Amino acid sequence: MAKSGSASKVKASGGARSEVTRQHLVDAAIATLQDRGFAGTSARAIAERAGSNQGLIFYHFGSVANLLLAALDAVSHSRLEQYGTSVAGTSSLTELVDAATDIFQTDLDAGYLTVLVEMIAGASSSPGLGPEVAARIGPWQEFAQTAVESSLRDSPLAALLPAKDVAYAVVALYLGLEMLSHLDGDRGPALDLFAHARLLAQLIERMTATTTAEETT
Amino acid sequence: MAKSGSASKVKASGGARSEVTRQHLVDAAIATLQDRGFAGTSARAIAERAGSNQGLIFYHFGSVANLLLAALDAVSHSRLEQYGTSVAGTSSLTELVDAATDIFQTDLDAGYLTVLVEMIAGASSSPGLGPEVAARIGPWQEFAQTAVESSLRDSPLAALLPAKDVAYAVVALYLGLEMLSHLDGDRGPALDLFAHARLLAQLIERMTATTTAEETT
DNA sequence: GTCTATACTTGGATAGAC
DNA sequence: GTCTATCCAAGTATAGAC
Repeated sequence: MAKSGSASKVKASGGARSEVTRQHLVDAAIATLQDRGFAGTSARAIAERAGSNQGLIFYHFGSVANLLLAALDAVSHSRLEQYGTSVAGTSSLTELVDAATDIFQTDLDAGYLTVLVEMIAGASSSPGLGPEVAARIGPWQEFAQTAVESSLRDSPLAALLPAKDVAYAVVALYLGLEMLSHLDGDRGPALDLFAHARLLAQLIERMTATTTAEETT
Repeated sequence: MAKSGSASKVKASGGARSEVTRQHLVDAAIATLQDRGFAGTSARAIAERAGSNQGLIFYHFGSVANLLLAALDAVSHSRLEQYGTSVAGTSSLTELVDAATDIFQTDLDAGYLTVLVEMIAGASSSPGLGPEVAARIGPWQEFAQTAVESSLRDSPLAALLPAKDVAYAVVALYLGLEMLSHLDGDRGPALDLFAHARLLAQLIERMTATTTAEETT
């Protein structure tokens, strides 16, 4: 349905030029959420960073809220994709914790989690934003659940701790650690925690091995 | 009793009338943070709820940010006091989890944690707000650390998990659970988690008892 | 179709009324 | 000392220019 040469993309505003502008605005929205927070991410603040006129936000996205959701989409997709490849290479609980540590460090340093936290906390400020944000956080919980399931599959803990509940806690912890680390400007305590989680993972694996050995005896 | 002579009090403490107005504004700020979020908590929104003129906020508190900090102070003090009495009555890990469950449920239903989350997330929007908020979250971590220490004192887990790190995680988890529950409008998953934590606490206590018995044999 | 200039609303803060 | 009327900056959104 490409009309003329310039209109090959799917969006209502379909030109290549439009796509570039949209991308600039999304990038600027992410950056602004990261260092000004939700309340500081106004159309003017975003546009200034993008080097665009603020009116473009309403032309391309209809509202600031829609642009912010597009920004959340971009971060969410890009991170979940990365998570998938990182976790695919793990086969034990300890390796999963190692992968999670790397992921968390990157998320923290690059401010990806900040975008999530600001959007979740900011959702209550804007009518109708809540469900939209929730729909974009859902995949994070699904991903966490899958990762937890495959790592606890052979563990006796699986009976005691449903993967869904553990995944919910993992995502909550992730968000909470971002909040505290960001607030203090110190990622040290959070990383210490991952180090301890690794030790705990090793302990659990040893216990599991022992249990299995006893059962097969 | 409207005015006893010409009021002789200074601005900050003021007369009884001033104190009433301040309290109304603090209460309204808390309520507004809870259902409009940080970004929606403007001087006008607060004043409307308090039944006051918005200029009063600047007269009594100097700025909206200062009023919000006073609101955070009020919530923080009142909750930590409650936590203290609740946890004082516990002597085992299981009882601690029970107390935490009650506390969490109240926090969630009454929106106390919402105030914390909104202030933490909103802190990045306002220059200089971060350290002020951090100073008011610190006591929460100290409280959590004390509670964790007294409950893990006799446990072999204490060597593996420093109370400070566990407390950091507990506070982070608390905040994260509030965010997710609030976003979904469903506290069910979070409460399920507490139920599982209780089972885990019982398991740990049984393991600890066994270990102790073996050691004394 | 894409973008800019402009309209109108809301927000923070204060000068001045009581 | 306490509160209100008013000011101006910043916000969203659109009408109209290119």
